[in-house]
Amino acid sequence: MDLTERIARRWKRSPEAGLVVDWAPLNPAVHLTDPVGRGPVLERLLDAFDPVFRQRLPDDVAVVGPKGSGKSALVSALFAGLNDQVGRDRERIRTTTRAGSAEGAVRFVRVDAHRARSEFRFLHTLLDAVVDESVPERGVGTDALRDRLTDEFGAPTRRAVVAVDPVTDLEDLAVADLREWLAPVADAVALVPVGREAPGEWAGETVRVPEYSRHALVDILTTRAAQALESGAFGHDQARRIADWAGGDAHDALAAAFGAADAADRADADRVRDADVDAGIDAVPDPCVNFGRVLSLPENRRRVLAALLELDEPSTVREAAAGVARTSDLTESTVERFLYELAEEGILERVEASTDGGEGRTPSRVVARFPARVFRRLGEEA
DNA sequence: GATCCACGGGAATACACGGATG
DNA sequence: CATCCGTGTATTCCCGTGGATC
Repeated sequence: MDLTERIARRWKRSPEAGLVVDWAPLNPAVHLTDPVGRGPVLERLLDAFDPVFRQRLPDDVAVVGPKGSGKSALVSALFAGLNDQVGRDRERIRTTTRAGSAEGAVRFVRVDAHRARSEFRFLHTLLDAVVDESVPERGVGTDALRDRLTDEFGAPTRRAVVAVDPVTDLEDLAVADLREWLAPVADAVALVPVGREAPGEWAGETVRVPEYSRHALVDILTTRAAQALESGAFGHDQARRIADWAGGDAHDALAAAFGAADAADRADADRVRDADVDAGIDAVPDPCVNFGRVLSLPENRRRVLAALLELDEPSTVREAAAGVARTSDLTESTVERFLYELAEEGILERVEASTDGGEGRTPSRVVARFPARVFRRLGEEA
């Protein structure tokens, strides 16, 4: 957010607009363009990517760090910045050479692994990021995409650094798959897997992103809260309280702060009170899945989750499915399957339902493993 | 006509429990 | 007593169909 925007925002704000000016800065899935206090790691990454500044492709490098340490934020910001610089460079070349080819320029692409689980999807996102024209989503086979990709990275020296975020060993999207998918263009692409730990047999370099210090976390919270809320609405003590609770996890801390603001706003308070902080913290499950993962779910799954949150404590999966199906155009059996799938992905968790002596296998019920207040509020705002 | 994918249905498998069996 | 079996559910897995797009 630049200065003009900030001023405009204040200017058009009505006197009784309420506590919250803009939810986005407190959204744990939103990354600021300029990460706070990450100088050393950024330098390490820039070192790794250094060949780019000499028109060469860097080596593969894994970016690893604990949950909520800002890996994604870092990579997003860095890639945006690099593309900006290198892109400007490319423009300059384009205008000075008649051919107008992107000779030598290296592109930085970040692929959201959640949205790119199949080879087709992966190649599609990659291609889409690299070429100007739109890439067909249907009616064209994976083979065709592969050929197209090979062409793009063929004759002229087009090259790219591709970050895939997140890559976990446990996930079905393994580095082996990525390598296979990238095989046709292996010479023109550097792979940057982002995850908690380096992939199984990772031979390349690894850059570790350390957990945020308590101090840094307080900084982040106050900075973001200042952008999101009326001035003075969020106290320093409250930021400290949330930071202590979150233990270095920026994602969970922001989710809690968001929840606190939500609670205060719903109560028509003119500032966040301690009770709101409690409510905010309470609404973040432990463990809590990355909110970005929830956002990147297909629309219909998100609708199911939204409907699920509105239900009154359904005591079994089946009951929950029935309840959701009533407010949806999906069949009960489909909803039920979705619920199981979401539980399998860790977005919901199945817990044993109270056994009331029924026959057969004992049922389970599902509980949210994502920050419900954030999800609900953003659903309302949308 | 070809392609990818979401739906939806349903088959296959896993599990819990009580009762029968060796 | 340990094991197996039958029954009723829960859960997982698979695949045909059809929509949307090229």
